[in-house]
Amino acid sequence: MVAKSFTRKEQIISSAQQMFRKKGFGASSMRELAKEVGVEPSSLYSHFKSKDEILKIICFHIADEFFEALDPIQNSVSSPTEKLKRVVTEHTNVIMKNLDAATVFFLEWKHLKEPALFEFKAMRNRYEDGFRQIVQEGITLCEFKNMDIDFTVRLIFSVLNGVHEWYRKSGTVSPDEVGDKLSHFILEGLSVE
Amino acid sequence: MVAKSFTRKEQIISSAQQMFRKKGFGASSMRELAKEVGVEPSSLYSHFKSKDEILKIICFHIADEFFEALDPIQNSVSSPTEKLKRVVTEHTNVIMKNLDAATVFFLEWKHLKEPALFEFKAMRNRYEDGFRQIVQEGITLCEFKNMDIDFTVRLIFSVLNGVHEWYRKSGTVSPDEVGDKLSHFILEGLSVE
DNA sequence: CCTACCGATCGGTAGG
DNA sequence: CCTACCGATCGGTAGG
Repeated sequence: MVAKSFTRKEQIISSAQQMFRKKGFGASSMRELAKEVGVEPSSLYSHFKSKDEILKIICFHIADEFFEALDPIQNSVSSPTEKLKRVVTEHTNVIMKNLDAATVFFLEWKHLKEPALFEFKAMRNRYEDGFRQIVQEGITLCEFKNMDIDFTVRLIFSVLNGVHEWYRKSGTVSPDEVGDKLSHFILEGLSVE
Repeated sequence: MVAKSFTRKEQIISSAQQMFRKKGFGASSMRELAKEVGVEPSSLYSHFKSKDEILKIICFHIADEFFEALDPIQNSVSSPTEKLKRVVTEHTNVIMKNLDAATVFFLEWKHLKEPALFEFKAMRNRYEDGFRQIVQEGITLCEFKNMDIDFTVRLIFSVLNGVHEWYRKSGTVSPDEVGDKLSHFILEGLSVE
């Protein structure tokens, strides 16, 4: 087994993900980030133009991962129920595999500066559209209850995106189980029968 | 109808709630807050000892509201299903009636300084215990599926606490409807049958 | 990747 | 509630 070697740039991003998650973007400083990495503060600027650029890279990397998970499912021929199960599992896997970055994605995106902020919102909207399509299809085929689609998708995302708040890698539940349980809750709820 | 008059202290807290929500605690400055209120920055310190104290007041005020909603339900004699419906409605009402403050509560509590931070976590845990009791009771009485209690409560809170992210006072859904729909989703899920 | 440094802004205090 | 001000820290740049 060959040990993976990290470039300095990757080291900085990795440390930034941890720090932005733990302290928030606004309360994180380039000086402290530099100390964490083991270089002088000004050296960070030979890898990144600004603090904002680091946030941008983190957020858009996670966005890419979400789309890579969604795309093949959208283009598949399964039933809406099957599609939903798969996309729930894949989406939560992205979160669980990138806990630091995903948490930054969910909590710190609003600090993105303006060209990036607009682009971010547009991407997020496109992603949510994928979920809306699946829900719409499920309603049309009478697999899902006839609820308001926007509302339904918001509830689904509440459940999915809450994962970053409670999931710990050391926990007793395996990542595979988490996806199954979330799907089951979303589809069947809490009540018996 | 008599117009409600606000003390300066209340004005400051109200502005702080909006600002902390919009920009985050770390990116909000006392200078900007003072400008918003219409006083000199140093004048804020005759009402509050520190920026941290303002955050503390906001977070613990909302915590009080949540407990005031939970207590009478916990001590009532309804079925677990009824209790859950009521607590879901009350909890989401607290969020919807205090959108700015509730958002700060959910997103910025981690910036509380240490004696307050510890106290905050303890309160939150007590509150979650109330939910755990209801779920436990529901499982015992065979009204709820026999799922892991901690996991179930986390999913419930994911749905409830997601409300602050999408609810807008200008929306088409009335606050009363929101509670009903959330309860229904939590209890019955998305699937038909 | 470092040394040296910039102007701006921060939370907060003294004293009235 | 204001004037005046503190030391600390911020993101970032010049130049090598």
